[in-house]
Amino acid sequence: MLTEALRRFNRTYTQRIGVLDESFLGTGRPLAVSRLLFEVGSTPGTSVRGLRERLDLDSGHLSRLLRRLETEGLTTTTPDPVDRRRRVVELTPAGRTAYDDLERRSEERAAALVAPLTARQRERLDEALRTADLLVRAATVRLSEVAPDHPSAQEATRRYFAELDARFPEGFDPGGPVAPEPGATYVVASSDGEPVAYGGIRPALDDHTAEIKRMWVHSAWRGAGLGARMLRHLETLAAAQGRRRVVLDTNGALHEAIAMYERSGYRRIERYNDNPYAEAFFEKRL
Amino acid sequence: MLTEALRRFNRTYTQRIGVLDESFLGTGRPLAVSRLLFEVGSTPGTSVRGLRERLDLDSGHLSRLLRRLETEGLTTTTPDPVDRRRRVVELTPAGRTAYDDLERRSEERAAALVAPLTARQRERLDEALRTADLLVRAATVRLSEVAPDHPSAQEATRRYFAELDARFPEGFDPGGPVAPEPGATYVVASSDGEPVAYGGIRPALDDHTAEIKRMWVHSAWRGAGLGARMLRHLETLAAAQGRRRVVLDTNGALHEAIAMYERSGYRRIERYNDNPYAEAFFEKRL
DNA sequence: AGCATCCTCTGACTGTAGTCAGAGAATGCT
DNA sequence: AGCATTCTCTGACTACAGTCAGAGGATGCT
Repeated sequence: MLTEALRRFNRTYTQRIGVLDESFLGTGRPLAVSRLLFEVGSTPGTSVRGLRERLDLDSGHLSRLLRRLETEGLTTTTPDPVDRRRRVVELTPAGRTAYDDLERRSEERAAALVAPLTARQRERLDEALRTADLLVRAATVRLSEVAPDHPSAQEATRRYFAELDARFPEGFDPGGPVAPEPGATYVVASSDGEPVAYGGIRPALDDHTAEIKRMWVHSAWRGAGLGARMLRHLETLAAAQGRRRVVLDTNGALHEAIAMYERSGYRRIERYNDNPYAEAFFEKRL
Repeated sequence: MLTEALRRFNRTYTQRIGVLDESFLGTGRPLAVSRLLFEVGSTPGTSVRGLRERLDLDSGHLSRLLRRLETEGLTTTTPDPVDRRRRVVELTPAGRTAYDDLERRSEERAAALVAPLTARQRERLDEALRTADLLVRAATVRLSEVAPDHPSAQEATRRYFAELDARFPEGFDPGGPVAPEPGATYVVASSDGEPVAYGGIRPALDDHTAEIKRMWVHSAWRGAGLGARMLRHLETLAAAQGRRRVVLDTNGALHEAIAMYERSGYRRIERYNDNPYAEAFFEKRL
């Protein structure tokens, strides 16, 4: 039973590995302050707001923690020239030293933990942790509808076009700014604020058909089932809009995508548009 | 790099799974109190001392947490009839209900976390977590020298003899209480207070030789490299005592043990004692 | 029987984490 | 230009976690 394995591991974790956080102790700083220092050090040029979101802290609490780092001479906080309400946090040289110290402690702690294992065991552990990491991250991805001009959507679209350009033998040119599509709905899957998958539907052909557009999965996240999940999500949305059929087009170079459509119950159909990049056409009845 | 995978997972964990602990929140009780309730519920008849060790709490702190559970009517604390300095903590019926509630919350949380995964992905995650769990537990096993009459040593010896009796075609009879062995050193590997591997060395044959005795690994822990690790540890101890050679005898039925000795650089030698159960004899130069 | 030790508990603290309300500056919108 | 909104910060708290010293009963050892 998976939940049992998860809960058992949770226990092992808090007793054994969780102690990794303890590497942040013994620095004379409270845990929260160390965590903040670590976060500032690993995301240079971050704003107070960004920190608040990533660490999920109360604004007053965070402000005080920042003041503490500042009086220790580890960080500087200056107004963001772009939007002077925001303030940007940076490490001072002393802060960099303190950050490196945290890095070192964390690394040493991790190394000490696995030191008793043989080379073979380390490989197995490495493999197991990477798998668990990917799957847990994939499970906790959040799907949300976004406007096409939302920063995440823009970023995802940019990456999608770049991928097409790299993979099509003839390259890909979106041909100028993307025209607004009335009635279209776009969905972005994000993890830690980063877009990791994207896709949308728009009305097409007739009143009971929707077309799936711009299906994209971040290259580091392939094999985690995100594509299929996004597809299911879009189908549900289309059904909720009263569509009884979805169609899509794609390029022959995108083998995994085509395989995924087939696994997900899509059937090949005849060309239904004049998209010069499209070579394969699919439909699915909902 | 394993430490990288470990540290990355650590991050994912604290942000995602770590939230399992949050299932203990929303009960109107502080986290520490819930954790204590959970511990009391999962180890019936435990003493205050046992709780203190397992949860690694200050005695004053723990005492106050226990008082809190008691005034809530969830536990009773009564003197241990065997040793009236100790006190034994038990759940009341109301406490059992509260414990079941924690169990349910924890289970629901775990189920919700993995809900977005497909069956195939769940299997992979299950497998990965079990592997990681075994290896992390194996890595954090603690080796310590013990007197042969130490409870852990007794328990390990009992299990060792039981195993021999089960595996030898002719059975095994230790022949009365074990005689004290002058100069012998025994080591127990324990995890969560349970013995998981055992072994010892004693002077033998001549001044520069030690004999390895009673090598045992808990059946649930085989394949985690504990035997080889115990062996290395014993060899180091022998070398520190000025021995230049270790010898050991074993029975032909113990295939994995024999394979391990060979992998660890042991060579077969002639019979060097009259142990009726021994069929194979090994030595290793240190 | 006497003394060291063990076990649990209370008292008296300190520091950390986190919440909530609201002030004041900067910005966006119409 | 005016007004709502955003962002960060301070003040004022509350609860929680954890430490240390020491009291007092129970036990083990010789």
